[in-house]
Amino acid sequence: MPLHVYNTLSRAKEEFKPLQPGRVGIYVCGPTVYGHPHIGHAKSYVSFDAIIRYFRYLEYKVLYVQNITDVGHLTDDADEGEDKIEQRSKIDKVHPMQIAEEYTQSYFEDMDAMGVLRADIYPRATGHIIEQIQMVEELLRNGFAYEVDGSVYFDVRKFGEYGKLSGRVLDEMVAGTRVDKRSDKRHPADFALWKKAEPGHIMRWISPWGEGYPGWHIECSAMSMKYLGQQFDIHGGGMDNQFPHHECEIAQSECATGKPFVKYWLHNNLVTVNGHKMGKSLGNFITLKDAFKKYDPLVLRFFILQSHYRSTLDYSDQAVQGAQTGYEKLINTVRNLRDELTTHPPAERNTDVSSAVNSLKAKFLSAMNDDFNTPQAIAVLFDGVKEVNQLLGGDVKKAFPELNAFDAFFDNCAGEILGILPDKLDAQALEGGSLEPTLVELLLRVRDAARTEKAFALSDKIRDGLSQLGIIVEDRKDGTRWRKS
RNA sequence: GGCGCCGUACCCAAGUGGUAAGGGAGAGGUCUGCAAAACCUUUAUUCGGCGGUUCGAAUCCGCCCGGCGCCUCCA
Repeated sequence: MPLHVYNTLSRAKEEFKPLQPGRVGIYVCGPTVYGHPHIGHAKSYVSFDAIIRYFRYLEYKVLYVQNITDVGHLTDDADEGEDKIEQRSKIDKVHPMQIAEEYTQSYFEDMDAMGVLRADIYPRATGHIIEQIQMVEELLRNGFAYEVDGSVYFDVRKFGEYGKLSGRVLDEMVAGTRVDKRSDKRHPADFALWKKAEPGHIMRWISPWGEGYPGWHIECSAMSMKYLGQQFDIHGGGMDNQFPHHECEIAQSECATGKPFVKYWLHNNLVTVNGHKMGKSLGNFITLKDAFKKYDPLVLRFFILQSHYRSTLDYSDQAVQGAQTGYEKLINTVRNLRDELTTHPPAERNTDVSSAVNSLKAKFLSAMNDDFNTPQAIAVLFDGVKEVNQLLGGDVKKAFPELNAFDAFFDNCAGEILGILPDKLDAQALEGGSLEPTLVELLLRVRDAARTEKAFALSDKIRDGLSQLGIIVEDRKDGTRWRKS
C-alpha cells in the first residue's frame, strides 16, 4: 500500500502525492519561545520527526521548515493581550530577545536529547518583519484587509472559505465569541495582521502604518511561503492550532496569492495529564527538563511513538514506567544482537535474504504507510525482538545470516525511521580512555574466581556493589556480561 | 449553545465489516548457586450500554451513559 496520510482539510486518509515528484515541502509550527518546552511539545515534534524521517527513508527530497516564534504571540484575548515574550522579559528584567534566545536554546537542547533531527531552516519571526509587512500590503491591495489607527486586520467576510479547515461557520462562530465593544474590528472573527505599538511596547518596527509589530498568524504564512513557495505539500502542528491559527494562515495566504496554500494538513493530538489537557496556561505542564530527571529522553520518545500521533496521550508515571521496561527489552535485544555479530563474526558475509525478516519489514513499512502508525510499527519491532532472542538462544552460527538481516532491520526501522536507538549501543561502552572498563573486568574476574569456589556471599557482594554504581552484571551460559544501566 | 474526538484486559495501546496486535503488570514453567536476562504457557468468548443493518460488527447506523478537546493564548 502506498503512503496514506490523514488530511485534516478533507477529514480523510488520502494517498500522498507530492506537488513535485520526489520532493516534499513541509512546514511545522514551532514553539513560541517564552518558556521551557514540555511533554506536549515533545509529542508534536517527535511525531513530526518520525514523519520526516520516514519521508527521507522513502527517498523523498525533503525540505523541512519550522518557525521559531519570537514576537507577536499574545496572551489572553486574541489581539488584545500582551506579547508573551515581552511579558516574560519584564518579569525577568532582561531584553525580550534574551528571553527568545534563552528558550530557543532550551528547546534545541531538549529536542536534541530526544533524537529529534534538526529542521533544514528555522526562520525567526523577528527576522522576517519585511516579508510580513509585504504580505500585509498585498492583502490591503487585494482588498482583504483594512487599517484602523495603525493596526491592520484581516477581513474574514471577504474570504468565503474561511472555516474550511476547522469546519466552522462564520455566523455560528460569532455567537460563542466574546465581543469586545472597544475593538476596532469590523467582525469579531477578524484578526490582526499588524498591531500598532503602544507607548512602552519594546518590540516595535517601522511600517507603512506607523510603529508596530506583526500579528501572530502572519509569520507562518510569510515564512513558509518564503522558503517553500506559494504552494507546498504539508503543514503540520498541534490540534490546538487548527483554529484559529491555521484557519487564519489559510485565509491570509490564499488571499495574498490567489492559490490553494497547502495540500495536506497534519495535526497531532494533545498530551493529557490525568485526563486533562496539559497547557502552559493551565499550569499543569511537565517540562522536559523535569521529565528527563526521571526518564531517559529516548524512553519518552518511545513512549510517545507507542501511541498514534492523532491520538491523545495520557502522561502518567505508571504508563511511562511500563514504556521504559519495554524499551529496555528492545534495546537489550539489539545490543545483544550486535554484540554477537561483532564478537563472533561469521566466516563469510552471507547475503541471503531472510524471508522472515523481509516479512517483518514489509509489515513495518505497511504500518508506517498507514498514516504513520508507529504503535503498530513498534509492535512489529517486538515480533522481531522475540525472534532474535530465540535465535540468540539457539544455534547462533547457523542463524548468522538471519541475525545479520535482523541487525539491518533494527538499524533501518528502529534507528533510522523511528529514531529510538541510542547512538552508542556497544555492549560495554563507557567514556573513552576511562579506567573504568578495565576495573570492572578485574572485579568480575575476582568474582568469577569466588563463584568457582562457591563463595557466593562474596560474589553477590561484588554484583550488588557494581549494581549500586549503575553496572548491571548478568551471568550467562557463555560467561558473565556487564553493561551500564 | 455550536463544531469535533474518544470510551478495547489490572495499566498503556493498535485494530474501523470476517471472528481481538504489541508493551507493562500478574500467574505457572524452563534455565540458574542465586539474581538478572531470555524462552515457553497463561491472563478480554469479548471491545461503555441498548437497539438496528448484515451471512457476519469492536468496526456501519440510531439512541443513551461517561470522558475530553476546540470555539480566547497554547504543541
